[in-house]
Amino acid sequence: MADVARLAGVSAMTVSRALKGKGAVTPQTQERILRAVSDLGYVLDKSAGALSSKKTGFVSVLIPSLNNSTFSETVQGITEALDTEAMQVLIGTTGYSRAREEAVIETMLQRRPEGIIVTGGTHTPRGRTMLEQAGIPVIETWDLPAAPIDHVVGFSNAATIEDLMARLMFRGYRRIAFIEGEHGEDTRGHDRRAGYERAVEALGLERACVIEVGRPPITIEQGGGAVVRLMDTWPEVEAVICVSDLSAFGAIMECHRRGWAVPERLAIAGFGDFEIARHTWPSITTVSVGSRGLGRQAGTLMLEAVAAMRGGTPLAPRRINIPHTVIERDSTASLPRPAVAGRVA
Amino acid sequence: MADVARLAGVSAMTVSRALKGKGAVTPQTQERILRAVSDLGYVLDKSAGALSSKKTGFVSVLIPSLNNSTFSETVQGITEALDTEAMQVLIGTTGYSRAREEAVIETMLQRRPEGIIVTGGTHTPRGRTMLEQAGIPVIETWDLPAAPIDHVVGFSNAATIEDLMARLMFRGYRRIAFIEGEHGEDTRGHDRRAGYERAVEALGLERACVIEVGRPPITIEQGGGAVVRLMDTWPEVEAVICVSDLSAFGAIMECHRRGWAVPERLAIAGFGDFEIARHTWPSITTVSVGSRGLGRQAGTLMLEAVAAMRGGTPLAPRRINIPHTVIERDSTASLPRPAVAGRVA
DNA sequence: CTGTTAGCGCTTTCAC
DNA sequence: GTGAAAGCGCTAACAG
Repeated sequence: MADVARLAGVSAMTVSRALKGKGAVTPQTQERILRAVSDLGYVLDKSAGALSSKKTGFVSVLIPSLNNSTFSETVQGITEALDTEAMQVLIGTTGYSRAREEAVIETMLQRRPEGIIVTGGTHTPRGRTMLEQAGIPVIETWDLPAAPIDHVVGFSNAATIEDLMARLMFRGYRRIAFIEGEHGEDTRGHDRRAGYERAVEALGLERACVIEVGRPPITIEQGGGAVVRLMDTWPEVEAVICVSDLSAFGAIMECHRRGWAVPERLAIAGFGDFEIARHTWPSITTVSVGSRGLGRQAGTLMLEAVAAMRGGTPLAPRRINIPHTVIERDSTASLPRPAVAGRVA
Repeated sequence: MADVARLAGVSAMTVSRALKGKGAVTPQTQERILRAVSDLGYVLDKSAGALSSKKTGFVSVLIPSLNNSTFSETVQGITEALDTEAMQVLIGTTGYSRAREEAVIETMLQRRPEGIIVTGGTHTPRGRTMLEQAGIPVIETWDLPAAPIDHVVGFSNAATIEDLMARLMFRGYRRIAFIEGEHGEDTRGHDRRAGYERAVEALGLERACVIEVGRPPITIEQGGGAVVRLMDTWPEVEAVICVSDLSAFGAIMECHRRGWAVPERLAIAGFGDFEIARHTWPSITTVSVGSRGLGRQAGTLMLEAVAAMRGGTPLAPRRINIPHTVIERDSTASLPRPAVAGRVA
């Protein structure tokens, strides 16, 4: 920067001001400086600037995985919101593991983000402490924790499945199963299952039929395997809810392969409203939480919180409840059919 | 850090050394310092460290989009490789636009990454210049540019489609179409089309039938729409290659909906070997470039290049050609069938 | 509108 | 093994 200043015949400070835009510099000086910059191929060092101004200009976002279109849609929503203020997003992935999350939180904090957005409301004690003491706005998403760290932009995973169950009942299904992953680490999956079990009870259904596959993320393939096990174990089942659209998709493809008509022989629903769900044949009934919009809201809130923080007054904790929508599609259509007993092959 | 030093009764320098591990400090001192650190809830500021050591400890990765499982797999591969040296990855998305790419390159460079990995080998002139003059290792991936900036870890998009065409011919298909996006900005899509056209000529096929949909990224839905247009325009077509597995998937689902048997009425192939391709019914023939492995190789190379750079000697430009594999699945199975003319509905 | 001075939090370098 | 001094590249704060 000193070089640029020399070439333009001004002080470094003026160069700094010119580069920030804001028009705090004479147009001619500005122009002279910009020419010097491009002649020298100079690129501003923002991290040095951050050190002195204490504004790093970025926010960290922690998600379980990149290979899951819902989370990347949330990230995209966040990015869209933050782009408007030239705030950058630093993505970290936790692989659905709380321990990994703790490690990633630490690494992130070492780079001094101005805010941090995490997925879910359950963390290791140390992870939670680090977040609390970081002195920056924290947003927990994709969940509605009872005791949030700071802000929340989320929804109740249990409630989404309860509503989905109610719709399935309404469509005439009574024997409804649930396919999920181990829920040691994945609280969101666990909550969905809790919602399922509550619904079974509340709606007076016969019994809860749960097929557990491996550790999250549950793959397409596991969805296919699970549906086979399901039909083996409880052949009388009429419908099944999968923890995510991906596993629902796998289940449907496996049904095609085996000649089990969907939804006639087995109705299948998913979760998340992935792009794929809309286009699969038959199209997949699912629950939408508007991942992208959720991200955008989180991003907007973060912008506000960061601005407040820079102004010296932290924003009071906010709790934004994102509404969910059950999207009924062909995979759970209620069809004219014989009595339940007759349908069991 | 000064606080920690005071509490532990040492100098800041010793704290710095203790925190770096390397055992350059007496075990007792080390322990005292670590306790002070945790008592104070102190978190090291790496960006300050970076300023003074000139090692920022991260690498930028530019990809067209997060919502595309192949690119995120590449990112995952890169991350896996870099994790071994505690190097972080900063992801930037360019939205398949060269202008966006230029902007993202600039923002990234302002944070002083120690290396940068970009997708594709075509950039704006200014973008290219910035990359050349950044003084850090650059890796171009997913392509095999004739005049690379620095290192390359890629493959020929044209060659992949040529090989796929050859396999389709071998399976008995002669009237083969191609579904792609506008290729104003997306050179990789363009190269694949070029490969298609070369193959049409080389294999002595009747004519090139190309359906163009909108701007990349091509969605599942567009794949469905395109296949309908295709059948309208050239009903005699026997097989079609889609620019990506996603559009191939959309095409297949649309065929199911319309009762067009795949592959009997129309064989369909994709590109990229997405997870979905393996599990769709019928499973989708595709070309694999091992996105994850490609990422891992790029990451490993970057590690080497960064180490060389830190050592003062830039690594001589390397060119790694990733082999591709045509994976033949059910969507292009060669089936006993009547003569070509008879198959056209 | 522009310049000067000081210092952000750490690590390099050189002594001890 | 540990410490002191200097400085990384920039911007805040104040002065002019």
